[in-house]
Order: sequence, then C-alpha cells, then structure tokens
Amino acid sequence: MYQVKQKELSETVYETIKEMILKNQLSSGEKLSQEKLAARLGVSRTPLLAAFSKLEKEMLVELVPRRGAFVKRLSKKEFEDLYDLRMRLEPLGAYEAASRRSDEQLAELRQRHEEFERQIAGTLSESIQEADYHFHMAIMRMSQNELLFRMISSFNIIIISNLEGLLKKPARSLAEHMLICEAIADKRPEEAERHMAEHIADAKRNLLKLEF
Amino acid sequence: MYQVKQKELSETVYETIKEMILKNQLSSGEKLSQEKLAARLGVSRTPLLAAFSKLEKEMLVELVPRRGAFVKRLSKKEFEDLYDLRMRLEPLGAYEAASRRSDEQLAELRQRHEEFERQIAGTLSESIQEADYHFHMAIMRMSQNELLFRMISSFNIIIISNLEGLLKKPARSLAEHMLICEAIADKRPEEAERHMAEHIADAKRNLLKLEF
DNA sequence: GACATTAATTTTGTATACAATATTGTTTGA
DNA sequence: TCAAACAATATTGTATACAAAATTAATGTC
Repeated sequence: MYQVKQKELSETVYETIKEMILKNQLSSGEKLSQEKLAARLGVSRTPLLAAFSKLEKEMLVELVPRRGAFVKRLSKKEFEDLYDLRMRLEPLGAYEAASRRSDEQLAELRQRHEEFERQIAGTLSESIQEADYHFHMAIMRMSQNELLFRMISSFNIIIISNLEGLLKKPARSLAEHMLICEAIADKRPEEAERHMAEHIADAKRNLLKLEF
Repeated sequence: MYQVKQKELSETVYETIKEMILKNQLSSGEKLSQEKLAARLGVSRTPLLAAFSKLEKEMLVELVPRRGAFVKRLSKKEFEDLYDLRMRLEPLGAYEAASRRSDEQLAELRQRHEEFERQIAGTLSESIQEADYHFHMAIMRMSQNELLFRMISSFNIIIISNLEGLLKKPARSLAEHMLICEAIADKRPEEAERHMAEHIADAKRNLLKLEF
C-alpha cells in the first residue's frame, strides 16, 4: 500500500519562499522579516524557521543570528564557480545514466527531449528553461546516484545556472541534447560524459562573455 | 570592528546531534524523539526543529512527516556513490587550489601535511582520520570555490568517507598527499588534479574489497 | 489464540507567549 | 548643527500550550 505523505505547512512555506526568490519577486539582500512574511503567507512564525533553515543550506538566504534572514544571490564569480561544479557533476551523471539506465527511464528522457524541442519552437524563454531543467534532471535521476541527485537538487544548481537567461541558441542546445540522449540510449558512458561536459563547457564560455 | 556573532542554541543543538551521529553514539535507523532529545540536551523542542531540518539536508537524518526523525546511515552502494562524487569534486578542488592558492594557504597546507605525518606515527586511527580530514579540507578551502567548499562541508563528504575506518596504509596516504602538496606548491593544476583523482580512486578500490 | 476494532496514550506540528537583543527615535549637551 | 546617550519600539530566539495525527494498549469477536 502506498502512503501519500501529508505535506507539512513548513514544507509549503519553504517551497513558496524558494519560488519567490528564484522568480525574482524578492530582491537580493532584502530582509525577510519573520512577522511580515508570516502574515503575508497566513501562517505563524514557527514553520518559517524550518523553511529559513533549509533555504540557508541552499544558499538562497543568509541567516545572521539576532539580525534576521536575508535574500542571497550569486555574484558573477560564484556563477562561474557554479559552472565549474556543473562541469564535474553532470558529466558523472551522464556517465552513470548511460551505464545504469532502464528502458523506462530512457523513454522518459526522450519525452523530455521532445518537450524541449516543442518549447524552443515557441519563444517563451521561461518555458524553454523549464524544459531544459527537466531534461537535465531526468539524466541526473537516471544516474541512480541518489547523492548526486540530491546535491544538484539541493543546491538548485541547474535552476540557478539558468537564472541569467538563455546562454546559447536553443537550436544548439537541442543538437547537444540529442548527442547526449543517443549516447545514453546506446549505453556508451564515456561518450555521454564527453557530450555533457562539452554541452556545459560551451554554456560557461558564453557566460564569461556576459557582463553582470 | 569585528563582531563576534553570538551562537544560537539551535546551532549548538545541531552540532551536538551531528557529532552524536557521526561518532556512532546513535545507531542507524534509531528514532530521534523530540521530547526525549530535548530533555536530554536540556532545551525545548523548538531549537531541535531547526537542527533536524539542517541534518535532513545533510542526509544524516530522515524526516518523515507526522512520524518523526530517524538516524540515517549510508548503505554500501551509497558509499560507493559518495566516492564517485569525491572523485569528481576533490580533483576540481585540487586543480583550483594549484591555480589560485596564496602563499599563506600553502604554508597552512604544509602544516596539515606535517600534522598528518605526526599522527600516522601513532596508531590512533581516529586522530589519523582527523588529520586527513583537515588536509583535504585545507585544499578545498584553497580552491576558493565557496560553493565547492560548502557542498563538501554540507554533505560531510570527507567525514563520512572516513567513517568505515582507514581504507589504506597511512604511509601510502602520506606519499600521495605529498605528491598533491608539491603539485599545488608548484602551481601545476593538471598534476594536482591527477594526483588527487588517483588518491581517491585508490581508496575507492579498497572500499570495494571491503564488505559491509 | 489470532485478528479486527476501538479507546487511551504518546508524539508531532503549529500557534502563541515572553524574555533577550537589536533597531529606531528622541532628547540633551557641546 | 551634529553627535552621543538614553528611551521607546520592534524583532528575534526559545519555551510552552494545544489540537491533530500516530502509536500503543485494551477490548471484543470469531
């Protein structure tokens, strides 16, 4: 029997604040007053505490004792460092995905790939980014390395990477995704790893051209 | 003026529980009753909540809604996955350390190295592991990739890696540390990266021989 | 005696209360 | 006018209270 686990209020609060930060509805450095936020979300201050604690671990807020919680956003250097991490972590994920994937997982990945293709036909950057997110996360899940998956989820690595908008032409991304996809389909780990590494390295090169 | 930040109770509680788990004073799967733990530590249940929340992010406890908090320990597969991650993350750290290190940081690393050498003269496995931890963390700090450092700290990657005891003869570790150290001293990133990768790959090979 | 059902107890999740600390505003003196 | 000192206000951190849910114990039925 499958038990649908009942969600705690604090979990909902956490997700809400996270979304507010990631969708730029809260500006960088802004103070998150417990009382005001609690009132705004219609909850007491208690569930906020757990939420703040989680968000601090994710580097989305900074908790200063006796001062409060503040919205944190990455500097350019931190962005570059983030990409250096991606360049190590995601190729591992791709490698393991190609080694350990099931057929069902491959089917899902192909669906994600097609969804990405559909989205780039449109021009809504946000939808494209979301499709890209799902494509990458599907591979990380396929790797069956739970730790890797949690690390990437927990630090919002892919979401934050995309926060500065599209770094390359979607058509190019699509072509690169295709290479990764096929290497995973054919169970060729080294190839999958290499294509993923190149995919991200290319994005980082474009990031460096950007100024912010 | 430097402001000494006053530590919160919840922070102390978090550290205490973490230590209890990592030092095997709490067995795997054991339930962490809020009331009992609170009484034992002489605090209310409130600071426990924040602590639990942090520990869950670190994968040291599992939080099941409406059921409670449970001590989590890694399975053998998770250990192997952890090593796969180390094999990606620490070489990056070593690479960046060799690129960006300051002279002060190098001096510190050499001290850590000597401390390790002193400890392996003795036989206290715990002290050796601690010295090893400090050596590796010094390199990660040297990399000046804050994200990388926080990731490795946050998931207790090195501490947990060492939890199963020494995986190789300390003298061998020392020799490998020396190679890494010198590559960083000479600012040869590729070499530092390669030596670190081999250092960890070797440990993983020994892990695979182990049964647990 | 084993199982299902219900009642009692325990434990969690959230709200609220209160003391300690930080922030803001006001007054006073140079 | 400006800065320092103090008072007033607001905010945080922790403890406690209470309702909802889960666990355990007790009871009854087959």
